Amino acid sequence: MPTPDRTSLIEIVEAGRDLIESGGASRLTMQAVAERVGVRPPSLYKRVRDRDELLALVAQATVDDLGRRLAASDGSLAGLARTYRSFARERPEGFRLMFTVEGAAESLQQVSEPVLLLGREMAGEDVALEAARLIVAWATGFIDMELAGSFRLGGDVDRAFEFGLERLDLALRG
Amino acid sequence: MPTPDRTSLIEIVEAGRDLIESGGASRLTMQAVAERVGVRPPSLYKRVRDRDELLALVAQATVDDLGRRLAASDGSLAGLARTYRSFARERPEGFRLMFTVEGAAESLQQVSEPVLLLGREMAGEDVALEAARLIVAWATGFIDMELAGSFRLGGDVDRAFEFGLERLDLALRG
DNA sequence: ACCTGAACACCGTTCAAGT
DNA sequence: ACCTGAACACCGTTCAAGT
Repeated sequence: MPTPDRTSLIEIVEAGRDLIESGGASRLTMQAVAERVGVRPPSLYKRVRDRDELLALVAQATVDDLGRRLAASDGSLAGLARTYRSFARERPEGFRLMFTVEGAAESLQQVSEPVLLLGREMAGEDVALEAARLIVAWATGFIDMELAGSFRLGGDVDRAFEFGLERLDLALRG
Repeated sequence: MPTPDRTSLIEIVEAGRDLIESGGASRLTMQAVAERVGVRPPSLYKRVRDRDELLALVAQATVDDLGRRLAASDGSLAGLARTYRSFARERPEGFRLMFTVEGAAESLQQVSEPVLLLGREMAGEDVALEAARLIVAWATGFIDMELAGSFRLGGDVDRAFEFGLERLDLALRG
């Protein structure tokens, strides 16, 4: 005698995404997720193996979102970097999770294509990959530090971002 | 009737540092720390307010270590960056904690001085801060991604690091 | 086939009682 | 003044029993 489904994997992942943005990954408890989707905690284990897998799914969904955004940008250095930064500001906790969760690294690959294209265009075939890594490392580090509140010496953080864009443009076309 | 101290804050923080390196911050439980220092969990609360404070102290100790290392380097772009990277490889979990833990951001300030000096030397007074932020953002992002296993497109990661150093040198002296 | 209550192990934290 | 056992709240997870 089957029971009608009272929730779905999509709904569970969406609840997880909301929860982490409300105060970090520690807010994502199986109990809180269950309550949000209207089910008891044990029922979640019909859809996800455990909490770690749910965190990975949340990270994956965030990567997918980011990939769509980047693909829709104009593909320029400034365009990609600003898109990346504004995405991180929208979902700061999701952004962090992408680099934290075990197993999210693979899926980040799908995001790297537009940056790799840009690296080739700017610095040439030979060092396309190295150029892409310079760009991504800078942008990721900048945003991570910005979100963590690590820029403490005053100054204009937006100006520092634009400065980075200008100089990287110089450095890669050199 | 006083009881002789059976542990100390220093010993507790050191135990915490060991524990996180053995498998991430989740390994740092009050029970595991207590066991390591030879005391029962409730006793820890005589020295630290709660687990979060202990995590902050562990991050702080890591920042102090890093500050000493950077101060002992030659102060060049390559010297600072390589010191930073090798420190992160020695204590990957401590490195991550520096940017994760609430309240570790303030203490990172003490580390920024040598980079700020370098930024001024390379790019001039006017943009010293912006230059320092470009350097730190790149190095931090690169190392973070390296530790997280985010470089998945093959290629030589060491080569990408050296490429970044060369091009940043170009970009900042430009 | 999904859902639930009950149960278990584990963790952070408090507190009264010991020395 | 520090230490402890006992206790509580909370969490992840399992499982037998329900529909």
